Amino acid sequence: MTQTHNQPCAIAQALNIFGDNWTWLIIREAFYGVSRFSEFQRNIGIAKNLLSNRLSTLVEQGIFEKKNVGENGTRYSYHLTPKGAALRTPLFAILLWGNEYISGDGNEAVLLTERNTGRQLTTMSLVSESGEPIEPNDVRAIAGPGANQEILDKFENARNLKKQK
Amino acid sequence: MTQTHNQPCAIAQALNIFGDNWTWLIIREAFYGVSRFSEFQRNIGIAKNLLSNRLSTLVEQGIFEKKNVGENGTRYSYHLTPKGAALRTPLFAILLWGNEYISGDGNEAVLLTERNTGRQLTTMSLVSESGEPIEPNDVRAIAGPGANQEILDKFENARNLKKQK
DNA sequence: TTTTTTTGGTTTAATAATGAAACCAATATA
DNA sequence: TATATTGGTTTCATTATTAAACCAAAAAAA
Repeated sequence: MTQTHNQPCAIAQALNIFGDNWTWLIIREAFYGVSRFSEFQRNIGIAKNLLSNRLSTLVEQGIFEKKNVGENGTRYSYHLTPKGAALRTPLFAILLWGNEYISGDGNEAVLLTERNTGRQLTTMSLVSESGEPIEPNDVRAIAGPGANQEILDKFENARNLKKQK
Repeated sequence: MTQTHNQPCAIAQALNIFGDNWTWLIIREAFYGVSRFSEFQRNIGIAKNLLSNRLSTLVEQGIFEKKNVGENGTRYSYHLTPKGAALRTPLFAILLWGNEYISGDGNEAVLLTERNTGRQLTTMSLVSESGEPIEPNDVRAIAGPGANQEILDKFENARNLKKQK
């Protein structure tokens, strides 16, 4: 990666990990059950040195766990940690968006379904503590405890803009 | 972008648009109400030539709409289209993941809250047609109508692996 | 047991992308 | 009328990516 973001915003931080052309595909393959270097490489067509780099940083970041398999040799497996498995949500969100706005209805390469009923799942939503879906319009982003001055200003500013309207 | 993915999977397709260090930050700023070139540039610290490139492709992709503002001059605004606004879901999913696994509880720079109650929102979920949240374990990815042989094989293979267990 | 193949990389060299700075024309603002 | 701002483009040095060659250890095949 060519420049690292040092904003405290979690999006910027996440981009330091995922802000490239390959990492999400590696994660995707992991969800499909891929765990070996050569399998990742074949399935996504990434150059070996890049895959090597990416996997190292993903291991560093605690997203993959690297294990020795096969006695005490040079064979390894890469598995998602809980932190990595939690990427299921953003990954699915991207998939659903792409299905709707890029592939289009009837052209989706991969669908999400409910296991029991087999029904297709097409929407994702924030849910309240009591388990109710929240409409996008009912969601507000606010500065959190880790905000810096820039973020505080930004939300202050956003509030003022709304007031004026 | 250095290589475009030509897999039919929506994740790969989406990476052709978002698979870089900056694009999600541009989208983020748009959600915060930013619409002008110079504002994007200041807020995220991106080089002007890169911002120019990125905005062009986002306009091409139908994610931003570019409008003339200020009589008939060289002043423009960039606003999210419905396709762009729908990126709210993946963006929030990434934010929540980052808040939980990078920032950590009590260090979040930006929080999502329910507008009426002010309560913090920390989880996102697939919802069924009837509006009920679906547990991750109850979700299954399957090949869709737009799948190619590679994807068909992959899911066939995943099914066989499960059978063996 | 020997040979061949697979695995999981590293190294190298060419090409492409990025980043920072300089530049610029049209328009707003003072 | 003079100055500043906007929304870029151009240039050039630095960094990242790609493809290919190479390699040692281990596994599989002969």
